[in-house]
Amino acid sequence: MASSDRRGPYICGIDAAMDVVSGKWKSLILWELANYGTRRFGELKRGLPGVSEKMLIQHLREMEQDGLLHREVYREVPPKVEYALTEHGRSLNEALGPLGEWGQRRAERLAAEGTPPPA
Amino acid sequence: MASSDRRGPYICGIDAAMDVVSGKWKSLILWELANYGTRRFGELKRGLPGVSEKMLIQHLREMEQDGLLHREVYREVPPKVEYALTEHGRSLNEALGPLGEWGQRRAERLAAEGTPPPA
DNA sequence: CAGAATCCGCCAAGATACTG
DNA sequence: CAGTATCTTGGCGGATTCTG
Repeated sequence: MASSDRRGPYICGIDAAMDVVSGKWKSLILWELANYGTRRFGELKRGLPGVSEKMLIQHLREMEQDGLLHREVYREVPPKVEYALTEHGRSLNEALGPLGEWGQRRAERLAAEGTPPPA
Repeated sequence: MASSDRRGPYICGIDAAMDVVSGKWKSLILWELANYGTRRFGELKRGLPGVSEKMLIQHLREMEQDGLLHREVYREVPPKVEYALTEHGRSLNEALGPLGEWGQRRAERLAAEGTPPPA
């Protein structure tokens, strides 16, 4: 278990939701699955440049336990596992929509105001 | 500087926003200021049970730098500082609305399904 | 291909004490 | 009252190696 052992008493709805999306790659996983519908482990890894296999599987497991995504295992010779959002995952992604737009505007604002990424 | 030195290249809008709200108490500070309009340091501290002064001031400073809130200092005999959301802060709070509702439903669901907070 | 297991660095966050 | 300064630590996340 990593950060998933909170499920604590929540002050308000926000941190109940944050408890589920906090984690460096979770929102990106959500975004990836929402766009592509279904993705394999390797596809996700390639789609998230810089993620380690450990963090990817860890986040995937936590999100599965949280009922956000479904994990389908195909018992074939080359192992194959597919991940897809559940209804809960899709609803979370929709709830994240306005926040994404806000962040988008913010990013554009930062770029315009002369705070370009140093590298 | 703590977590504020990212402002990196963002993959999508979500993590641009997450970069600003991530931090154990930020969403709660936002919620507190949105509800009360204006709050003093001590009021915020009392409103956020368990927060340390260090983390509170640290988060407040970062949110101020991010243009989310305004800090008004009154040079009086007992020092007095008031915090209030800026237009950006309010818009962020609005963008957080749907996520808050989602988390609210999730919390109710958890409570109903028999995952009551242990403590 | 899709993980599991292990070791480790680093930084967010906690605790404590001091100050204008 | 509203911070600041310093020390410490828990655990998130990275890198590497091994397996079904």
